[in-house]
Amino acid sequence: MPELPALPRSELEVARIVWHLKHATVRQVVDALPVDRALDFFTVQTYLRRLTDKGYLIAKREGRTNVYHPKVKPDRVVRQVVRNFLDQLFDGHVLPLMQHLLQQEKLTEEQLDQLQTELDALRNKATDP
Amino acid sequence: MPELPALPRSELEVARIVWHLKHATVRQVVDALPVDRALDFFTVQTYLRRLTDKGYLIAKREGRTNVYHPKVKPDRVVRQVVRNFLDQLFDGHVLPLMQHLLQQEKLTEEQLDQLQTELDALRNKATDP
DNA sequence: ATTGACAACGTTCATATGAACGTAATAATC
DNA sequence: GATTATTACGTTCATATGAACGTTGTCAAT
Repeated sequence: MPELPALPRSELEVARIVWHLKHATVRQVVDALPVDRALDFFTVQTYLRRLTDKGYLIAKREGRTNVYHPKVKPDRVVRQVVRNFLDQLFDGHVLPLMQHLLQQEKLTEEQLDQLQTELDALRNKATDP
Repeated sequence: MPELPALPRSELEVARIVWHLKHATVRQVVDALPVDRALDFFTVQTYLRRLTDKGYLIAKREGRTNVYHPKVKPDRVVRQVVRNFLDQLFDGHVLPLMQHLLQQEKLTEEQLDQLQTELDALRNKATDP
């Protein structure tokens, strides 16, 4: 797994849209941007090109247009970004982040239930393998 | 609460050391850096100055030396950084991040127990106020 | 065949960030 | 008192990033 280059905010933003659409053209990404975050066609084009150069996407030509596809699995990228974040702010320790999230971000009852369910699943898997 | 300026990686790194030491001089920060992450005295000095300019720290002169103190509560900064991160990668949704952490980052039995405890506490608080 | 629209690719440009230096002031040592 | 060490403060400098343009090529409609 060759270390992937850094993925700055704006590029990540665009990459996530491609992931969400499975694959996309420049225009499709532009159209999928939130209204409060309009970006120029050229700008999106630039970010897609950079993502391609960095190895995150591949461009498949269809007629006169490039269609950008994920090259590395989104999940892997997400994992790496989360890892970086953990290192930056919590010395890589997961628990403090979880605790912070539990305390600071107010979860609804349903969300807490949801968490409980997943926690149960994990703990069962841990005790009887 | 006046919006605080962005806090880039390196500055955050230095800020965290100051927080950890409660307050610190340039030299103390330099000495507190991890061995695998040595920074020049001048560099640390620059970051501390920038942090001060941005309003994160205040410099109190003691003799010939500046002692840098936190100006905004670390907790508040952490909260904002986490929020930003959530927005960038999970559209601001906490649950998906929690789920990701549960799945991808392997927690020990003890850590799971710890989480369970805190989750219980929260749910009790939610049901009987 | 000509015109017009859209897109690819290479380029540009300002600001932010990582990293460090030079000089002047101040303190400590000889 | 002269010299050396240490620091603050202003400056610098390269690269990264956010954002966009110009030119050229390609397709589609006249």
